[in-house]
Parts: sequence; C-alpha cells; structure tokens
Amino acid sequence: MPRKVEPRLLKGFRDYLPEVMIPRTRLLRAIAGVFERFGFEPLDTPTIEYADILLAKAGPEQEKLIYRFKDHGERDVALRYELTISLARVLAQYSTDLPRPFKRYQMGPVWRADAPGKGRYREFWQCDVDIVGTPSLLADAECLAVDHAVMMEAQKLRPADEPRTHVIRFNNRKLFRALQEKAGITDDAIMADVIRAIDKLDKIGKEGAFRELAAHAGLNKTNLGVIATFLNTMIDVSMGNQVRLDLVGAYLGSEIGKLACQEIATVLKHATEMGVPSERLKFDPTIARGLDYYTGTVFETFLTDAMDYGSVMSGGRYDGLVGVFANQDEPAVGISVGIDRLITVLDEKGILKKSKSSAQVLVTIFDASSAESALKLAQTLRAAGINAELYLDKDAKLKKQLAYAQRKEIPWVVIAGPDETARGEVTLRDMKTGQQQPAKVDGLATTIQGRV
RNA sequence: CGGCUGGUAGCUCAGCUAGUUAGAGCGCCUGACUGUGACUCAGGAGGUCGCGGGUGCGAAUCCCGUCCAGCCGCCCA
Repeated sequence: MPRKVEPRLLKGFRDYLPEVMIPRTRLLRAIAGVFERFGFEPLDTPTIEYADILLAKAGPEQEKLIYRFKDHGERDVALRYELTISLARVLAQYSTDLPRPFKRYQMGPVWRADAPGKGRYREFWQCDVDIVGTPSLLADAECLAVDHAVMMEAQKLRPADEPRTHVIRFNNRKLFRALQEKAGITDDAIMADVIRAIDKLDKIGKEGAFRELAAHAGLNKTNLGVIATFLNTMIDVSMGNQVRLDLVGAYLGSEIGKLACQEIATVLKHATEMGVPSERLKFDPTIARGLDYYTGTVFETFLTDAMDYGSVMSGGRYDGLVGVFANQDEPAVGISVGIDRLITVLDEKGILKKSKSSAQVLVTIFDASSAESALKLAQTLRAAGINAELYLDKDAKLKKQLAYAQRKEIPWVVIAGPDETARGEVTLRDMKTGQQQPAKVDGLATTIQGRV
C-alpha cells in the first residue's frame, strides 16, 4: 500500500465549500444582473496566455508576481494576473467585429505569486466592467451609476431601519497634473511618488503623508509648500462638492486645472441625472489610485459603516490600453469590484444571505414501499421549478432524514407515510418552527411555492 | 525577503519544571424513541502529539533543523 497522500492546499489558494460558495455565487449573479441591466455583455478569455501578451504592459515589479512557465511544447506561457490586458488583446484581435463603445463585463480568477496575507490570496476573483472606445464623460458617469447600482444590490438585505450606506469618492487625475505644474515638479517619476503618498492619506493620515513627502529627496521647499497648501485646504470633506470644486479650481488656476474641474463637474452632473443620489457622490481630491495608467476620472467606493475595510469597488479612466496590441489607441473607463473584500464586509455587517443548501425542500422516503411515490413527488416539484432534494436511502429512519435536512438547513421537508398517502396528502414540515401541516399532493408545488 | 508567535481528536484548546494505557468541551455516529431534527440521558468511533534528527533508562514535554500557519515590517493594489 502506498502511503496516503496528505490532503493540503497551496499557500494562498482556497477551497470554496458550499456554505461559502452559495452566497458567493448568488452575489456574483446579482452583480452580473446589474451589469446586464446597463447593457454590458459578458466576455471570457483563457486563464493561460502567451507570456508576452500578459506581460505587455507590466512593469518589472508586476512581472515578479506573474506565474510563468513553459508548457509541454516549450511555449512561454503565464497565468493571467488581471483581466484588462486580455480585454485589450480581444479588442485588437477582433477590432472590426466589435461595436464601439464596447461594453463588457468579465468575472473570473486571476493569479498573483504575491505574499498572501489577511484577505490576500494568490488566486482570487476579479469582476471588471469596462467601456472602451468613447471619450464621452457619459461613460464615466455611467460607471458611477453602475457602481451605485451594484452597492444597492449588494446591500439589499440591510434591515429597513438601517439605510443602505455607501459613498463613492471620486476625483480626476488631471488634477494632479495641474498640481504638478503648480508645484513645479518636472520629473514625472517624482510626481508619481507624490501621488502615491497622497493616495495613502487615508491609511497613514495627513502627518504620515507629509512625513513621507518631506523625506523625499527629489522635493524642494517650494514643491512641498504647494502640496501642503493643496492638501490642507482640500482635505476638509465637510464642504459640499461644488464648494470644494470651486476652491480647487481657484487654487490651481491653470488650463489643465480648469479642465479637471470641468470634467469633475460634468461627471457629477450626469451621474446625478442617471439617478445616483448626490449624497452618495463625494468629490475627494485625495483619491488618486495607486497605478499611474489612469488619466481622468478615478473613484473608490466604501461602505460608510466599514470605512476601515477600504474600498470595495474602484475604477477610472485610462488610455494606452489597446495601443499595446493595435496601431490605434482607444479611450476606456472601467470598474473593478473587489468581490472578496465585499463579501467579507457584507458578512461582517450581517447582511450577506447565507445558505448551506440549494434545496428548498427535502422529500423524505418513509419506507421502501413508499419510495416510488416519493421519487415521483420530487420530480413533480422540480418540474414546477422548486429545488427539491430526494433523500437517497429507502431504509433510513425518518429521524435521520430530518437530521440531514437540519444539517443542510433545508427549510422544508415533505413526509408521506401510509396515513397521508391514504388521504392523498403529504405532511409539510417547517424546519424552522417544527410546525407541520397536511397538504394535498395535487397542487403541492404551488403550496410550497407560496411558502418559500 | 526580515522579525515575532504558534502547530496535540473534525473544530477550539488543556497537558509542556520529561515518568506507566494523551485529556476536556463542542461536533460526529449509535441507542433510549418500531412516524419526526434542535433539548436530555447512555454508549461509541476518532490522535504517526506538523515532520526529521539529537540528548535521556524514558520525550507531546528539553535541544537543533525543517515545513506549515498566523501577526508585524518591507514590497505591492
């Protein structure tokens, strides 16, 4: 006998047991439903692609995080580490076959050979929506509208006395170009460091951000002064959007600064017209988003009663995507839902609908002689669209079957012994309360449908 | 990659100044209950004490190594 293989998991990888898979799938389906309501089409692409494709826009830092290997044909391949690079490939490859703007959503696993930590895995899911091929700010606004709709859907189960609570903080990267101009920073790499420090403001606080900036070798007193003034005056979130926008516009002054403010105002206006309540939208000049491929609108979404969990959904406008694979570049704007974090937060807040079973009803088998009618009963229920599980043992005691239903948290149980059968009835047991009542076999499906 | 803490039953852990057959609670299975889960009672199954080596008459317990997990730092969204 060979030694038993030790069952175990690779570091950073997870099993999704039914208990976590059921709420997860439901949430994913609900989110996909929102995307489709806005006219986004599903897209899927391979999880493994040629390494040069997946590496096309990756920096050296990201390259290290990519699972890369040779396949049996000595081809240099890699596991995708995000979804947008494949979107870019698809757009270049089927360019003329796809309408513009091209609106797609994609949900699936990606892999990063990163050091796993709290809430960080080497295999995790991304849910992306992107609009490619239009520079219209309506697209930016629609992203905010989709964002809001997803948050409403995700928080559906909040109790009535607890209003759904989230806020979308948004900004425009052009603002930082204006800030760079005003501060007289000529080196883009240094400005990138500045943006990263500002982006961390939430995490490390104003003092921490200042300390980081002051310690930066490439920044002089004048640079720092402008940045400090900017942060000090703009950081007050209690002001209304318009007030802060006016302040920022007046301070930055320049052409690019004006353009940034104009864009922000336009996106804000359209998003409101699309039905996003204005109190959900907060113009926040400190939102920057880490990576520097963003060129315009950027935003991050938080649950206001779980701010410390960080953003559960974020996105922005970016260019230079399709250009990697095609001659002509295309403007794009998109959102990414942090599905794992979102689930964690919803669970924490007790508003994640949990379940251990797909079945709504367990059909028990009273004894061997009544098995056949139980089989038929289950069939009838299924034909009516009810998830009906049949207990798969003719000789199991009722006690055992009920214990099974309890363990799987199946809400209803159908019992049909000789007594019921003689009357053309079944007993319908509510597993939550233990109450049971007779129900006619004819029309049982409708009876159950009325309950579940 | 660096630092810290920890790995004992399915789960949470006790035992760790070395001393005969390794414990508890919860969970699981069976029965009391030949038509009914959750409560109660009785019984039962389940453990290479992470792995390897060392020191002892003797190691879950001490020493070394190693792997794994968690937290912090670094890096990264």
